Amino acid sequence: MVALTLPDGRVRRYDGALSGAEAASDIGSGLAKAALAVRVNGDLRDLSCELEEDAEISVVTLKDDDELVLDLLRHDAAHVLAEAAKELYPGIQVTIGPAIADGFYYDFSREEPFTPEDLEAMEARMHEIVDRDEKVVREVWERDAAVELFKSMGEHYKAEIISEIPEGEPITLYRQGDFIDLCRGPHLPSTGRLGHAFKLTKLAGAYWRGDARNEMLQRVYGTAWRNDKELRGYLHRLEEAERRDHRRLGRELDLFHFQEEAAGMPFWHPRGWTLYRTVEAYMRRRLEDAGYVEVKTPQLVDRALWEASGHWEKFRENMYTSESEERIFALKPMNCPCHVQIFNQGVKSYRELPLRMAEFGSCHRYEPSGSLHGLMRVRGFVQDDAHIFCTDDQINSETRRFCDLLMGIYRDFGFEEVQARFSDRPEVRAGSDETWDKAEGALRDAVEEAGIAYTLNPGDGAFYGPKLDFELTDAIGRRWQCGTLQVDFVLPERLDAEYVGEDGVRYRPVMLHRAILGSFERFIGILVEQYAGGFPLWLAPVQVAVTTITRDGDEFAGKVAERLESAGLRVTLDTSAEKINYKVRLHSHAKVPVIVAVGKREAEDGSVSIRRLGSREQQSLALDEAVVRLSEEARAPGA
RNA sequence: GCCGGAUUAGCUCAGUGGUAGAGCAGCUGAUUUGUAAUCAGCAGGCCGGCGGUUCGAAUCCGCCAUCCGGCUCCA
Repeated sequence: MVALTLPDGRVRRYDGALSGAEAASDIGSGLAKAALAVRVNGDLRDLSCELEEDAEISVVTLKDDDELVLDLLRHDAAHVLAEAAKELYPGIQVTIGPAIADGFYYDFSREEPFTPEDLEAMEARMHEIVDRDEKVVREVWERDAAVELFKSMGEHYKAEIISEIPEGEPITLYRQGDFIDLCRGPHLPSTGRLGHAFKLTKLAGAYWRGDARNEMLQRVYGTAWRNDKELRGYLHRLEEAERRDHRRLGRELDLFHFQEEAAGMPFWHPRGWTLYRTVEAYMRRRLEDAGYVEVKTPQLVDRALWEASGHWEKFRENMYTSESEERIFALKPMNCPCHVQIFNQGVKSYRELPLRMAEFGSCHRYEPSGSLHGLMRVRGFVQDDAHIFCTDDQINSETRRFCDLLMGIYRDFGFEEVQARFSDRPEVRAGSDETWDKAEGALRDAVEEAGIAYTLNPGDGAFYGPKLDFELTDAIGRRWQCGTLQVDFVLPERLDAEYVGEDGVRYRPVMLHRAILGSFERFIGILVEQYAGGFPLWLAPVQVAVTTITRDGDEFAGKVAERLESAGLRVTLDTSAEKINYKVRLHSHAKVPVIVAVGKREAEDGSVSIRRLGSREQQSLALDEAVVRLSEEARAPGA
């Protein structure tokens, strides 16, 4: 007797074992047709699996609004891709091909590189394989036989994978048509069930097992969905991301550029620099309000300090150096050692702690050429850096204050969703377990008190202390790690920082390294993408475009612009001989948030016509009123 | 750094061995216009750099640089 409990609670009883497919068709013929797999006591299994014992089952169909269904489809898509590649390219070796976010990939080993034409050919062959509707059959093999099979096919990577499957686990192979692959499963019952809502998207190199010392394999990426509508939706999201790309908008909005003489270092144009300075002024205000003191330290520092701090040993290959007067200097990659130098001037008292020392620190790091990416990954950047010198007992309250400050700042920039990652002690570390216990407890309590959701990253802390990383979610759901707070027990020791305690004895302070934006460059890149270039008024490089409709408005328009400027607004005046339609279009493309139009009517009664970016509405206001309203609206948060 | 692709006017892109093109932007002139493109004319290029093949190279080959997509890295 086998009793199967369905999701609605009904129980169906059978005389003996039956397959998932049989169970589905017993429930209903429609369901049998739609069935892709079964869930048995929560585990996803093939339709062909034998149900021998009582279980809770549910039949999985495309209707299940569940990531697992997508994973199933994508995993099958990867297999179909591998089958297509094997058919098209004799001698090719298949390695691994998992489902990933939004799609799948498969890594191949082959002498000759794939071309974009190969991509098309493989995709076309995949559609054929789906149309062939090959049955997908699960087989359990004996280990040695499986290794022999793959070796005989020249599939050495597969043989290697099998030899690493732990003893006792079954070796399962899936066969579809002439293609057989090692796979844990589960899979769809036949290739036809995959449908045609998939697309191969890109080619890339990828190291075997992600290790740069291994062979570079050829990775083919694809995307797969339940139906065409979902596929189109995904492709649309890609276009949306492309539309927001800060590199493209940076050029179109004349914010910055890069050129090969200074790879990885932005040239900020007037508009981009205005945006930068607006962000900087805002941050400076928030830090002042939060009790920080601001400092500025040298760019070029003798290697002796980097040796003392440990950077010369650990970070050397990322540092730019320069030589003069027979001494070697390094462009600072971080600000911390310099901040300790300021701390070390004079004798510090416990009364001065916590000392929050901030710097908009200009840093340079050599980054491999292949990892540069617009403003997101650069070689020269400015951190919104600060170091909090404090006692062990102050770690919790300082972390709590930091979390509040960070949340407030993200909110002001339009980011509501924030997640933290808490990384605790790694295997190799400095400091006693007691110290770590205390610091980890202080961080965890603080982030919880601040009401920030967090995940645990066990063992991922730095050797010098535990840390919190903060990720924000942007307007199209992407996550960016920006903020960080790292406890450091080591650097104060190395650089001999100390303070005099209440009892007159000298103690080591703890240092908290912390940043909120991360780097101005990267954060501004994220802001550009967040707003797709259409910034809120307080951030917009040009806030108001004053445009004339006819020459009758020229004089008054000049006065309007002047009034707005003296009220602190960033204004551009356009008295060109174009039609108002053209001017509206021009300034709309430049994403100026407010367009003020002035014609004969306005000049006569001292009013302005206001149009907001993205709206067709017009609002007529007296000039005085407009100046008051716009300057109020343009005020930066906290100003 | 590694794999693949790309690099032609300010921008977007045509141009596969025989005198470098278009649209937009720019400039000049005309037009004075009521909320997303007025018309005409002009100008604009070491076809990323260096070497090679060829009578002849934007075009074919090699090296380099940069950019793009990944991988690796990001204490």
